[in-house]
Amino acid sequence: MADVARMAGVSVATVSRALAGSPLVSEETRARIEAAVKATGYVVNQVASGLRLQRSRQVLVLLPDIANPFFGEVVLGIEEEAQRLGFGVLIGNTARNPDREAALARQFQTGAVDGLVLLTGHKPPDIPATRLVGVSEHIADPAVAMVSIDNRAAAREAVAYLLALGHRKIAHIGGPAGNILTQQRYAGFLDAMGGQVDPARVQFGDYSIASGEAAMHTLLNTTPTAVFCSNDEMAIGAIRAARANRLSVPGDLSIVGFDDIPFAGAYDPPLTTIRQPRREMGRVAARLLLAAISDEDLPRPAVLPHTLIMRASTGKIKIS
Amino acid sequence: MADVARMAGVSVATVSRALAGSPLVSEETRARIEAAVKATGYVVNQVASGLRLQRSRQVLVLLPDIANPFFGEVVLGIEEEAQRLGFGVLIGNTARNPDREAALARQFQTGAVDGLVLLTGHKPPDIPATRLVGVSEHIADPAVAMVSIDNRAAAREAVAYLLALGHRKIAHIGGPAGNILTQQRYAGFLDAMGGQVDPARVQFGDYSIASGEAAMHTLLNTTPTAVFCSNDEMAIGAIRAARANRLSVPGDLSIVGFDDIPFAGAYDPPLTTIRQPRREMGRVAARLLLAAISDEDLPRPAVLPHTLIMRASTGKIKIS
DNA sequence: TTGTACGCGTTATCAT
DNA sequence: ATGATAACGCGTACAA
Repeated sequence: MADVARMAGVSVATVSRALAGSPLVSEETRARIEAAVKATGYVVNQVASGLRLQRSRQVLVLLPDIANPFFGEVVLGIEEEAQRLGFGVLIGNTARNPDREAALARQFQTGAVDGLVLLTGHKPPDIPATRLVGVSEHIADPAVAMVSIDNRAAAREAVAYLLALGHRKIAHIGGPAGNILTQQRYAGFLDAMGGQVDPARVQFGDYSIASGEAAMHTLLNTTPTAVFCSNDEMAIGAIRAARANRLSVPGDLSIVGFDDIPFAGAYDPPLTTIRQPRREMGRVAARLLLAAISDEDLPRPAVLPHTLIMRASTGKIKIS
Repeated sequence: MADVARMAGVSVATVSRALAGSPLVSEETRARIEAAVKATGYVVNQVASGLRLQRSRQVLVLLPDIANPFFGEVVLGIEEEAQRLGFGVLIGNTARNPDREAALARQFQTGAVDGLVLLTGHKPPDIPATRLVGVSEHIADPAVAMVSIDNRAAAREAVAYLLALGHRKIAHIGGPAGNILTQQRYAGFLDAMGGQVDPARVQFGDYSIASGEAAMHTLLNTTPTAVFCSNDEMAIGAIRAARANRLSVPGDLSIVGFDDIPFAGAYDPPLTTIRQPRREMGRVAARLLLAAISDEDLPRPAVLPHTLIMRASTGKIKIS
């Protein structure tokens, strides 16, 4: 900046003002400064600026698993809205590793970013809740603003659809037992079934294809005619297991997933599933967080609408 | 830091030294300082430290599309190695948008990160090549270190496999025409075919499932018995198009993909494809970049081995 | 409208 | 072994 100031024949203070768009700079001076900036290829040092201003105009999105196709669209929504409001978006992958989570949280504590979007379902310790917003998976601390769908109602709706198709022997594959999403979706399943569930018809996986496959192999002993899965990957695993046992989907077995990940519609058969408005969830999260960073108080319309997407992995029960 | 110094009864200089692990601090003083750190919950401000040291011990990974399942494992490899060497990893999604790319590149120019890993195939302007490493898709500037497989040889191998299965009417679905990966894989296809290719048997998509589907619908007019696709998504699209035309895969048509993304093995039929050693590519890239940042000169073992994964989307040609 | 000078939180140099 | 202080690059209060 000193170079630019020298070249334009002004002080660094004036350069700083010109670059910040202050009205306190004459048009002529501004033009000279801009020419000097172009000539030197100077760009403002955000680190120094951040140190001085105590804010970076950056937000950090914490992902538990960057390979999970659910998150991509959410991040796009966050970026859309952040860019509109003049903020940059960085992404950090915690890989569910506490050390990495701590290292990324430090980016906040240290002023490198102004706020955190949590897609991890987990609040890093020692961070003020006012600079946080959680998306999709609820954060234990109720002070953290949340953006999500009503997972319980969505699960209820998915299972009600299976009931409407005539299914009664409906099984469930949930995620890891401690997981809050697992609990909410399982609760919705129980709601729809009116509590009439054979415990043997409920299995829990870890949201992976392989775990869905394993769970389905076990469930097959209970001869279900339909299965509600807590995500699309496990639904795909369930279909693979059914096929391996010479059952056709949806002929012999109907399968419902959850999330409507990009591959859900392209699978064979295309998956019936619950769609979350992922992009909009990202947008709302960004709006909430940036408002909080600017110390505005905003209403919190945290619950967004889901949609049941009826595709070809479900069908009416066979008359037997 | 001033608080800690006061509480420990020392100067900030000593606190800084103690926290940096300098041997110039007595055990007793160090203990007092550590107690004060714990009591105050103090954490070092990386922004200020970065400003002073002119380095941040962070690298930034630039992704063209965060939703692309290819990148997840590469990022994990980068993180593994970076963490081992005491560096943090941030991720930026350019969404192929020049503005976003520029905003993220500024993170480098401004000292917020010490180096960039490019998965975009594109070098942001005004960045010294010595702090860059490209992965997978070649960067036009030859000064940028690269980590990739031999795409041409891999394509040649995939098509040779189809030839070995007896196929002769082999079509190709490539990516966007300008794309370097597209060109390399197409060249490998031509190599294997000995230049004997009906131009009507070559179509180009945009690496999406939908574009693969559209390309396949066109190719069907040329009655191919096998198709080599430039990525797995387009291969899945090709299978969908074949199915829509009552062709069985691999019965009537063999399909080969490229990349071995996580869903390739779970699709029905499981995809024959070329596997890139994605995690290892990430590790090597991190090693290269961090060596360059530390001004070490390292050999550049840029070309990593690929593997042809033979699954069920390919079969011997039917005797007709 | 512009310049001077201080402070943001560190770390390194120099002195003790 | 420790302390005082300058400097990293910027933004702003205050003076001019």
